[in-house]
Amino acid sequence: MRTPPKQPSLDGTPLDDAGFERDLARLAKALGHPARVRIVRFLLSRDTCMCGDIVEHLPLAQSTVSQHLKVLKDSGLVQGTIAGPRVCYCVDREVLGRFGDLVDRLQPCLERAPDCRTPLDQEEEP
Amino acid sequence: MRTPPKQPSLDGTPLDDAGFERDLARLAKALGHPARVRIVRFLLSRDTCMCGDIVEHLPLAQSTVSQHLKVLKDSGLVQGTIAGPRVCYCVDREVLGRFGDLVDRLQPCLERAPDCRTPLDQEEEP
DNA sequence: TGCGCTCATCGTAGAATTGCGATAGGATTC
DNA sequence: GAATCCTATCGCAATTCTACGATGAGCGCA
Repeated sequence: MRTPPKQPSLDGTPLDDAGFERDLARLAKALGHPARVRIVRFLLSRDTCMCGDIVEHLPLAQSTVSQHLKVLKDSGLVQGTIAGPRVCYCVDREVLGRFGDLVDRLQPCLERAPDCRTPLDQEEEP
Repeated sequence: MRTPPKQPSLDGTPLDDAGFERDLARLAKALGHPARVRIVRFLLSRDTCMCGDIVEHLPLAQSTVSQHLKVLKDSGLVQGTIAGPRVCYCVDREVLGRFGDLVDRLQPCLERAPDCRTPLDQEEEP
């Protein structure tokens, strides 16, 4: 239960419903491919995280891995810093944690908590 | 019916890891569209969950909503039961909980716990 | 300077996704 | 049976995704 009442969205603005859905969908989409989940797990399991290591670890071409890394970078889940001739990739643990929070904010509905009555209802019952 | 993709790639890893990555990616992909996040939230916020309500709630055509529901059904996140002339949709809370667990199993790495040393390392350090 | 290494990007092809209208199927009601 | 309502599916077009090889850009080193 690490869900505070108010949680800023990825860009810092308050989390309205549209923002919630957009952010959750964006991060979920970034993780919506087994290769990208594998990359994230691989990065989390190591401290050294050079692109070459990932390419060796996956049965994919270097260009394909680079493209998956670009998707992860665009989503904010992964950051890449230039280190000489190489690029050191790391998971942005804050963004990953925020993703967990977004999923958790879906979860309270598992208990049918009254919290689940979002403003969506207003649009249905004006 | 379409043939199941059954990705041949990402082999050479223990079945646990491959299953983890496949399941997490599949569920994340299902939630990787704002409309589907919206549908899931809407279903969780109401006890009555007929398809028509969802169509009215979303700015999308009925056929498009039905297609999104099919994606959610295929992922297991949503179940649909025929109720007379209508179909009552509900979120499978167990599957949603499992999704949260899968994300949480990614999270311990936030603390750099030794748990994060998965068998991935063995392939890199023989 | 020139070479080699590392990674990003381009171009391309095939597959998948997204959205819609039109239509078919199934159940209820008259 | 006929009419009606609700939902799934089909067909289509536009877009995006995925994967690859080839090429280019940037850095370090001889």
